[in-house]
Amino acid sequence: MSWDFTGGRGGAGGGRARLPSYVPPHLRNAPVANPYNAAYGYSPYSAVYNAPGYGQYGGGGYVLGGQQDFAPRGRGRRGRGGQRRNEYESSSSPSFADAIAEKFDELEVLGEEEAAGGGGGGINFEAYDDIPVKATGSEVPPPVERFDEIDLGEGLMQNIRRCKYSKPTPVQKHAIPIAVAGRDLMACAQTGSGKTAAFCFPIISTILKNGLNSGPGGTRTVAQPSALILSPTRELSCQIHEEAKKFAFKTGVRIVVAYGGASIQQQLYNLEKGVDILVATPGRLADMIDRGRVSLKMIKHLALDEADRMLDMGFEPQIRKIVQQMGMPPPGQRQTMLFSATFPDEIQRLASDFLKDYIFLSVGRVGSSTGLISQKIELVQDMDKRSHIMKLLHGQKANGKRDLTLVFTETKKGADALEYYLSMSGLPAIAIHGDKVQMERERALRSFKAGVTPILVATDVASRGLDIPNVSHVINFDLPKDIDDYVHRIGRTGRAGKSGLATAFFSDQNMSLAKPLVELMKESNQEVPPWLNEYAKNSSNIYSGGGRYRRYGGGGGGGSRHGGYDDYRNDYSGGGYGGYGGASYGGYDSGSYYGDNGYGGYAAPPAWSGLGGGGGGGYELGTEAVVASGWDM
DNA sequence: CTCCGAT
Repeated sequence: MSWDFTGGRGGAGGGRARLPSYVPPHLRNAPVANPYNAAYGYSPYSAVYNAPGYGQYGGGGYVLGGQQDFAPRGRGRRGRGGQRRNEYESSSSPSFADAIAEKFDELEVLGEEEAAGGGGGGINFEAYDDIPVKATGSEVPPPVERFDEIDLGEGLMQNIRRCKYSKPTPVQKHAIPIAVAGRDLMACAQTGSGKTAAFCFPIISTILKNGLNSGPGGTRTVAQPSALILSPTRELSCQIHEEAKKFAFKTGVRIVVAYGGASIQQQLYNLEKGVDILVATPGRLADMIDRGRVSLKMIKHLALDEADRMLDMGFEPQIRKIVQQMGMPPPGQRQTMLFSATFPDEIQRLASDFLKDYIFLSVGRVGSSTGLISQKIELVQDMDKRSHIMKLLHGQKANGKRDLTLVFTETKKGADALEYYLSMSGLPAIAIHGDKVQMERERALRSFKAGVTPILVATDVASRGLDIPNVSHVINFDLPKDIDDYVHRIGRTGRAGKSGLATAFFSDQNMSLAKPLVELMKESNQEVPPWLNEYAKNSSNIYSGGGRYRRYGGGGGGGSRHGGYDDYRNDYSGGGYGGYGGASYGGYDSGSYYGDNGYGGYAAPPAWSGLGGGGGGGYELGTEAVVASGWDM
C-alpha cells in the first residue's frame, strides 16, 4: 500500500509512520505545514554505511576505446538476456494523436539541428568512433550498433525513423540494452550526446509492452504515472517533455510535464487526462503529491537527469523524500536510471541508495579527443571585466545572427547588472535567472535562441542540460567555484559536432579553481597559459578547499581520472575513505585485480586508478590514452 | 550573502 492520502495517520502505512500525512489545502497555513524542510532530517551517509555488501558485483564490465569491436567472450557469455518478445499493440486515442501530430510537425521543423537525438542531419558521426566507453557492474548487457537490434516496438521504431535517428549515439548503444533489460543504471554522459533518448526509448518501449495506463478513471482521479523523470530546472523539464513527446508520437503513451512558475491548474488538468510518463521538477511534484493529485505507487521507472545536481547539497533532501518517502516502490521493484555529465564519488555514494545492482556507464563526449571546444583563460580582475567583455563582444559583432554568445555570471544580481550594462552599450543582451518569473525566463530563452538577442547573460540556471543550437561562444564572466560547473557551462557550446569557444575571466577570486582547471585543460589538450600553471602549482596546497564535492586523490596527478568519472565501487585510490571502504564493500570485488589488498587507506598508484574496469571479469579494449582522454571534456 | 527548486 502506498501513501495514504485520505485515511488517518499511522495505520495504513504499516511501518511508514514517518510519512507526512496529507494536509488538505485549506489547512495548510497551520504551523504544521512544510513537512519538507524539517522533521525528516537526514544524515546522508548513514544509509550508505548500512548498505549490504556488494557481493553481486564484479562479474562483468568492459571498457571500450577506439573501435567498436566487442570482446567476443563478453558477448558469448552473456547472450541477450532480458529481451522480451512479447507482442503488443500500440493503442492510441485519435484526439490525442491528432493533438500531438500538430506538435510533432512543429517540432520536426524546429528539431532539424537537434544534437540530442544523434542521427539527425549535420551530426558528425565520425567523431563518435573514438569515444571511450566504459561499463562496470555485474552481467552488463552488450551494446548494440543499430536501433533495430532491440525490439523496441513498432510505434517507437517509426518515431525513431521520423526523428531521422539513423544510428544510435554511443550512450544510446550502451544504455538502451541495459535499460531494456530492466537494469538500474548510473550513466555519465553529457547532454547533447543523446541522453534523453537513451532513457526515454526503454521507458516508452516497456510501457507499450506492459500496457498503457487506463485513462481517467472515476470522477476524482489520482494520477498514477508508471514513469517519473526528474530534472533540476523548469526549462530542462520542458525540453525533456518536448523531446519525449516526439518519441511517443501516436503510440498512445501519455507524457505530462509539471513544473513551478506556471499554472498548476492546467498541469493538473493534463494529468487528469491520464499520464504514463511524468516529467517534473521536484518542488512542483511534491506539491502535487501533497495535494493528493499524484501518486507514485505505480512507478516502474525513475530517471534523474543531471543527477549530480539533483543530489547536491541543496536538492538532495527533496529528492530523497520524493524517492524514498512518498510512496514510490523501493529499488528492485522499480527501475532507476541516473544520468549526468559529471559524477563525483560523493554523489555516486549518495545515489547508490536509490539503485540496486546497477551498471555504471561512462561515455565520452562527442569530439572529446578532437577538442571541439577550445578553452581560453584570461587573467582579468573583477574591476576590468566589463571593459574586457566589451572588447570581446565588439570583436565578434560582425558575426551572423545565428552565432550566439552565452555569458555566465555568479549571481542573479550580477546577471541583471551585466545585461543592463551591455544593453546600454548598444549590445543586444538579455538575462535569465531564477529571480525572473517563468514567462520572462522563457521569453529570454526564446529571444536568445532566435537570435533576436544573441547575447544571453545567465546564472547557472542555464548551465546544465539545455540544448541551444548555435552557441558558438561561452564566456565565464565569473568563473564558478566548482570545476564540474565549469564543465557543464562550457558544454553549452561545441554541440552537434560544431566547434565552440569558451573564454573565462580568471581573477584573484578564482585561485582555488586554478589546479582543477589546469588538470581539465591538459586532459582536453588545451594550451594552458603559463601564469595559470604557476597559480596551479602554488595553490595546490593552500587552496585545497573549494568545490562542493571535490574529488579526492588530488595528489595523484589524476591523469585518467578527471572529466570522466569512474565507478566509485572500483575506486580504491581514495585514501580519504579508509574507514568507510573496508566494511561496506564486503565481498564486492572477489576476484578483482586488486583482490587481496585491504582497501582501508590503500592507495593505488595513480596509473591504476580509473582503469581496471569492473572488478573480476572486467576487460578493456583500446589504449590507455583514449580511456584517459577526458570524458565530457 | 550562489544557484536552483512550491505556494
